[in-house]
Amino acid sequence: MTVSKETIVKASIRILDREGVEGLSMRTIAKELGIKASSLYWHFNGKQELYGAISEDLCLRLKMPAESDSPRDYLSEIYNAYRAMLLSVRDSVPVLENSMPNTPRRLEIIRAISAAFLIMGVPAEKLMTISNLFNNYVLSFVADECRFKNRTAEEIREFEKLLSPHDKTLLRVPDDFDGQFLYGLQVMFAGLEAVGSA
Amino acid sequence: MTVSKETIVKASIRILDREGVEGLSMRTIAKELGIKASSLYWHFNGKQELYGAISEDLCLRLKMPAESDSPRDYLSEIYNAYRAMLLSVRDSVPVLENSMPNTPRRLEIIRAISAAFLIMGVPAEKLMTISNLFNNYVLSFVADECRFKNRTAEEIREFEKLLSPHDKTLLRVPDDFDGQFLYGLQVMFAGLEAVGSA
DNA sequence: ACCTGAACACCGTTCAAGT
DNA sequence: ACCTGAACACCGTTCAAGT
Repeated sequence: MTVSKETIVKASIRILDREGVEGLSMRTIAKELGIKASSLYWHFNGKQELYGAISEDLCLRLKMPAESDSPRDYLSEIYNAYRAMLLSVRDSVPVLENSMPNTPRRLEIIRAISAAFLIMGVPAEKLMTISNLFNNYVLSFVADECRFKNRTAEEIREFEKLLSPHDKTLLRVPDDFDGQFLYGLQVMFAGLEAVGSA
Repeated sequence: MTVSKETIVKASIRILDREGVEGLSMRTIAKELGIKASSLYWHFNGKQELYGAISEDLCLRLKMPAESDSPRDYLSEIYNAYRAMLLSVRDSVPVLENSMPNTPRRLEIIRAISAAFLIMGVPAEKLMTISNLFNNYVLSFVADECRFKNRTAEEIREFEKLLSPHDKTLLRVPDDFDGQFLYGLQVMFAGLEAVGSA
């Protein structure tokens, strides 16, 4: 049996889940497939292109919500599905961040989001800024969420040593990530409405 | 003459400005200083710690604004100074992103920002989420800004080939980054006020 | 069409040894 | 106190050669 773009991407995602992005190298991917690293270059032009294919595969798992009367509800559902997808594969965030959204599914998602923001009244010249704002929010939130969840007890102690008692009440990390995520979205949507109607 | 943490950090920033983060390795830093890579480990425990020191140095350049009656104005000034600082050194964003904010200046900035958000009425349990939201906004905005500014003509053509005419009007990249940056801040502040007073 | 072998030019890090 | 030499265990990528 011979490998394909498909099997390479699936093998990459298995490694990602098992060892994280640090463990994802052309050599480990090849080993997972029983071939040599140099063979991968027949299928992909480089690591960047492979990252693009992995990202596309991840985005295909993102269940797009049914159309809705309310663009805000529609967008909320997309971003919740987006976060769920990111949380479902270890270190998906750095992979997404290091690839270009130039594949069909990713363009489809961008189009759907853009259309919804336009309906919400976001002016065309602000569209890019707003969709980047929301997109970066989701990516950064999940990145932070994973960082916090994976802190070792050692790291926590190390960090808390630097904080005054007053700091600690200030910098408390909330544990209801779902609620915090929704709150951030709410703030941004409310801001959009407030500024749009000004 | 012998090197010090100080001179190592300065040399690193020179390399960053000249070659970007891709060109910043323990070996290139050592070469810049006329020593060997292994010597750097006497001064820093590893690359992560060096990144922390570079980030601290960058944050020391950030001119903190004078106290203000309006926490919103105060925060706006901080975030504008933050962006200006990030733009002043090539690839500062990935360095900041890959280091922990556990140094004096960075903690000072976090405290000042937290205090201002509290005065604005952000509830304590949302503080972390909100300050992360704003912090990630600035980092991501500047990262995107630099990506756009450094696109080669080749890359632009390559990407535009994939877009329909309709897409192009949608995904137009605005060129007034200052205005777009302010707009995003405005949206988030407005959202904070709207949600806070709800 | 698909894969290998061998090489190139790099990485971060460790550690005994030097001065 | 500060630095070197040499090694270890890796990277991404290229390309002539194999089947």
